[in-house]
Amino acid sequence: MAKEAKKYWLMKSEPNCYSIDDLAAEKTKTTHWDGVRNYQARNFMRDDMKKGDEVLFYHSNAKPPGVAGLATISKESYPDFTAFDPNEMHYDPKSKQESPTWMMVDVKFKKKFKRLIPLEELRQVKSLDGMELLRKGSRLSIQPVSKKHFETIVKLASE
DNA sequence: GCCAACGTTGGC
DNA sequence: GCCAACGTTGGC
Repeated sequence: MAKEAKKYWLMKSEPNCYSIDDLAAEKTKTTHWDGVRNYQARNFMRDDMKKGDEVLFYHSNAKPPGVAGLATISKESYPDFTAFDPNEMHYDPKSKQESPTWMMVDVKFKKKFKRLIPLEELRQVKSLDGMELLRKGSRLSIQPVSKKHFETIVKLASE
């Protein structure tokens, strides 16, 4: 069996809820990405995310919004247990222990960019044309990123 | 299966 | 705080 090529992702988080600094401050530098309640985003986590895949950590609903740094997938999908707990904000009674509706992955901190790359700046970059994040009305909280787009953004961050 | 009403996301 | 663009829900 040939080893699958590494894939690239963008994951959104609201920094006033959970920022890249919060991730870096975790004892294990790792968190479980709970609370995703969108089927498309879940399918990406469940079907396509593999350990070792690289992640752009994006700050949404921030001033300014933008890519804050890098992370990696450290554990492949497993049931999002926060969906089972009525006290949890993202509790979903439809999700059953024996057939969980919602899944999550573990994400590990890799690096924080020296500067946040604002969404507005990304919009100016010609070679990022077609990126899901830049599509008008794009709301998907987990989205695949092409290798080319991923590398372009990493390069921007190192300048 | 259609679609209106409603809720959420997230940039501005 | 506004609102456009979605996704979900539920009546029919």
